[in-house]
Amino acid sequence: MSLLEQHTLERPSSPEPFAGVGVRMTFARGEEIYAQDEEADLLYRVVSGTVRTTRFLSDGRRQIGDFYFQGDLFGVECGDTHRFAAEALTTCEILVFRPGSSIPGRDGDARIQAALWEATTQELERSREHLMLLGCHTALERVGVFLFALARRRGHGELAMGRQDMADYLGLTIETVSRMLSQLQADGVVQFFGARRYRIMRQDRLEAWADA
Amino acid sequence: MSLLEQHTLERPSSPEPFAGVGVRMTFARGEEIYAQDEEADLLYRVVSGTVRTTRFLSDGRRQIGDFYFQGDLFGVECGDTHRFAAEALTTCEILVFRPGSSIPGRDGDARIQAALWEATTQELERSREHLMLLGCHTALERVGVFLFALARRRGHGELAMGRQDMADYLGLTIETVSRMLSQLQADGVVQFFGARRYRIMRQDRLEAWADA
DNA sequence: CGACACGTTGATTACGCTCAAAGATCGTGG
DNA sequence: CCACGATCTTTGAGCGTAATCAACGTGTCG
Repeated sequence: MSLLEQHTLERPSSPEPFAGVGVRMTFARGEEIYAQDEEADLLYRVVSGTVRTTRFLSDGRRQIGDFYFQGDLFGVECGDTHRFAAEALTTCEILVFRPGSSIPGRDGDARIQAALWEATTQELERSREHLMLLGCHTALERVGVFLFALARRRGHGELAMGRQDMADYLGLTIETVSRMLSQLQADGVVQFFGARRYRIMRQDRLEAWADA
Repeated sequence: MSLLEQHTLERPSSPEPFAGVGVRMTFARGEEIYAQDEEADLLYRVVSGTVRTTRFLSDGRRQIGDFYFQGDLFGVECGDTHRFAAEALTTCEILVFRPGSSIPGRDGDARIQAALWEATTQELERSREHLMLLGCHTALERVGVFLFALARRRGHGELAMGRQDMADYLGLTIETVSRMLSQLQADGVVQFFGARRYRIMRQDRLEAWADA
């Protein structure tokens, strides 16, 4: 595996089900962790940093599948290739391991199986939430709910991604994202400090959009 | 469980990993199998008929999560409630069972665990494909790719769902779906026989839209 | 045959995209 | 330390795609 040779290798030291499992690797900002259509025989866990998964259409349109933060597992596929590529959004430490016999239904480490199951159903849930956003919501709602969900998931209001990544996640253009951010701020729903730090001011409204 | 009392109960007779598991129930067209926000402690398998999962926003907007056909497992959730409701699109026979100890990572029937894992990763994959459709495609492409994917999945060109269901799956209105269907036919991409039977005429074009 | 749900088509509107340019922000080197 | 350039973000003007509102077909079943 040539990837393994290009990167810093360290013995893993993370706690919990992943102690002693896999290899820790460091990826620079913008670097590819795995490519679209690459063989999917490994699993990945974010030790630090932020990861995005992306898929390109041949004409250049891009969709972001999801963002992954500290502790998240990613790289789970149905078939034998990755439908989305994974890239380091910031400098990342990633724990890479072979699922091998840990796929549910076979025998293997039960704690890893359980973690994998948990990660997969959570991802399915986020994917469905993402679907609601794209299928039923206006541009303003998409941006607002995105900020809200992210703040809730991370515990703070700091965007690890730029406008283009938000746009490609939300099925909008950067201009529209920017306009909606301005409008949300003008409406007093959020307050921004610079382009990437923000604070939710009217949680009630955003919750109503996300839907109770 | 009141549901069980309202329906025909039969001893299951399906083959494979589900032999001898759960209870078979019949649902009429339009009937609810489980409700949005209902407790999620059961799993479901389509024996015959077609099922859709739907979620409503409080203002009436609706998103269809997915359609399920013969042999498909559905009802898998991350938390303890169903985020989407499930409804019989046609008359359906559904095998209902308690996952109980069959959740991966615990011990239980390994064949059911494997089937559950398979179903969940497949659903995740379809969900990501659905996301691509909503995030990156025009109305014409959405409708075209939908027809193509459905024909490929089912092995024939018959729509189990009406225009409203297609629209709510694709994030469009029924009028737009109807117009796009007319245009696809005018362009010679598909041919319709009545409102629900069709034939793909230009697979190459649809594959290009779905993306190679 | 008539009634009702479902589907199609037309006219107009509006939301988000495109094209364009100006304004921030950040890293780099003089 | 500030100037410079590159990149990212915001804002504006005009356009196009899909939504809305409305009317007209079509198919299905009592």
